[in-house]
Amino acid sequence: MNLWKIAVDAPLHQTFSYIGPADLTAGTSVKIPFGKRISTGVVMGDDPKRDTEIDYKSIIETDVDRPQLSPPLLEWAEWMSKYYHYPVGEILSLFFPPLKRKGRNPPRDLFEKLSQQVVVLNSEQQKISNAILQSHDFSSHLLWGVTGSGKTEVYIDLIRKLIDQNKNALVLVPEIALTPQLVTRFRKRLGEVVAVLHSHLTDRERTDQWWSVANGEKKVLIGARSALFCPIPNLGLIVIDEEHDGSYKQEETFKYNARDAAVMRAFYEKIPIVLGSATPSLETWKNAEEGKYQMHVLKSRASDMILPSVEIVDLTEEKTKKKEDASTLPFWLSHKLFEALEENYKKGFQSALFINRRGVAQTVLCDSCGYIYTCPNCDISLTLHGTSHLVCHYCDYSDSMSKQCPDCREGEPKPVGIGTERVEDDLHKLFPSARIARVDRDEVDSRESMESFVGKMENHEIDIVVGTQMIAKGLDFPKLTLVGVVLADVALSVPDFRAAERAFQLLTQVSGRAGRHYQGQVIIQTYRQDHPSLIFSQHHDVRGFVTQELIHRKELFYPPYSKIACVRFSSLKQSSCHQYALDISHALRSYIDQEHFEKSQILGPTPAPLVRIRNRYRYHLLLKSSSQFELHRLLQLVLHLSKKERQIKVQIDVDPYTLM
DNA sequence: AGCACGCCGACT
DNA sequence: GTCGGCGTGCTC
Repeated sequence: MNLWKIAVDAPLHQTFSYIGPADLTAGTSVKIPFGKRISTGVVMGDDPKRDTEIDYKSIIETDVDRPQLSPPLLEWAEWMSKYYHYPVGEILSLFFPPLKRKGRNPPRDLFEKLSQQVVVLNSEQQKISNAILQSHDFSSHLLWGVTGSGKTEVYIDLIRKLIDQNKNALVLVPEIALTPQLVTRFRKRLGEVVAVLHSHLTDRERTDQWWSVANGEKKVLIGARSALFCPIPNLGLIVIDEEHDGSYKQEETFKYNARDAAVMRAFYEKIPIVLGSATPSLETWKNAEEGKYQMHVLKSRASDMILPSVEIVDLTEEKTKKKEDASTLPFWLSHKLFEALEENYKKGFQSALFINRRGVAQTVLCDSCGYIYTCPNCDISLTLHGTSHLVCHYCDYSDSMSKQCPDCREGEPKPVGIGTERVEDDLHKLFPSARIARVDRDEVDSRESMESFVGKMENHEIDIVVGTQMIAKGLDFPKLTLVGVVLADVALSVPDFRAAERAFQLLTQVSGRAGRHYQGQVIIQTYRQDHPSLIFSQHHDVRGFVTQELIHRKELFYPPYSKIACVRFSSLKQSSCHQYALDISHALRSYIDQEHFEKSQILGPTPAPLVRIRNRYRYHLLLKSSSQFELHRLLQLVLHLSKKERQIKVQIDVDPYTLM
């Protein structure tokens, strides 16, 4: 009998040791008595030192419903636990399906049979595919290619070669991109070896899909971020499509970034990983520049692709024009966009209007010159609180709004607020006979309603669609020839250091939507027609944007030039929450002094942009550091100090994607 | 997280 | 008199 370290499925930052048979191995799941109940856990290894104080209990049995985890997966889980400061037992529980293994009847296939298709790669694609499979060890690759350049063809070619070597592959895509169309495309090319995991499956379906991969029956797993935890035997390749996408970051409970965690999984599994994007994230770009990732560029588009024309409409100018001709158009609609909509509708084509109205935070914008109040310390826009109080959500700098614009001294600063519903209503009045659809979280909540929308678009039962980012992705309809961005300023002015990056990615995605049959047109309305995110996206200039934005980030000591972590406090009582956050910040600051941590800084605490959510008050503390070591020591201290605090919830968010 | 223990308020 | 509120503490 030996003593074994067990990662118990409980939110505890430690392992517990149990007596068990000597022939156990690390990676086996076991049933164990834990307190007054029976829990499951994973054997992490043997425990060489016996503590006489502890009255060890014995392992009950091995859990036959869970397959053995390989050593690389265990090492990876431990890495995630340390890096994200999250209990390893809870992380390991994500590696297994929600239900017990089903009986002997084979899982019902989710798909209909398809005949296989073969596509020949062009030489550029072929070269990249070969280069990626050169190494038989860990290697990471950025596949940078514009829309229509055939990134998916490269993925599929890689996967086929792997299947020939009897290896399996994992493909992660953003949840919203995981459409039946995408899955069909993979299945048409790879056959009946594809399994799928996403959030709209039932527990039964999820368990079936999971097992079909875990037991080697299916060779390719396509999934949203949580599919990353599936223990795939003989894993030979990981693909992260649209690697820049923010939805890879889980914002609840275990706050991991699936893209980053995937790179580490590939590292421990000793396999190649491919990050694909038309607009790579700054983190990935920098890694490629520094040689940590190999960069592969797909330059050529398929020959029948026609790029749309991208026009930027200056709303400041438009406002003057409207006054002069006493226009009756709604305030958010320019002549240019109206005329384009009208013409497109008359010609029998489809149009889409895009409004980025993410978050509730409002920005104050001068109605004459477009001036926006910004924070002098943080270079982000100030957010309106109440009627005239303006606050920076990073450093708590505040200002008050005046009746008169401090810049042009003519206009009046006004809160920006335009939503999809208002636009839809106005469009009904302007085009009474047109068939108008609205696609946003309120209107389209399930996979089925999204599919029904897609169906209606394909059958041309919709003339104009109004939507949020949900429509920015995968709007691939041949008769959709006009895309209008109602107010780009909303995306540009989100009080977040990634606002410019996100806006650029979004606008480039919209502008890069090339048609195959008809010339498309993109019209972007804005008060900030000279904003770099707009100009660079108009010219499809990724390199230009990234280069200047990296300089900016460096100056402000933001990622990828610093490591950041956010400590989030929440409590039912506002004063105690604030006080506790202050106490922790003081403790951290004195620790920094005491240990001579010169590479780290503490910002805040500041009230969260939405201070109260579901009756809980929230405060944030931002940690910035150029040293991974220092940052993690500080986070350990936070965890240690808040260990027995139960009134106030303390959560650590390493590499936060948004600071809201 | 669970699940116990433990000490105070209104009820079969 | 008890049933149950959730504060506090522990889990090899």
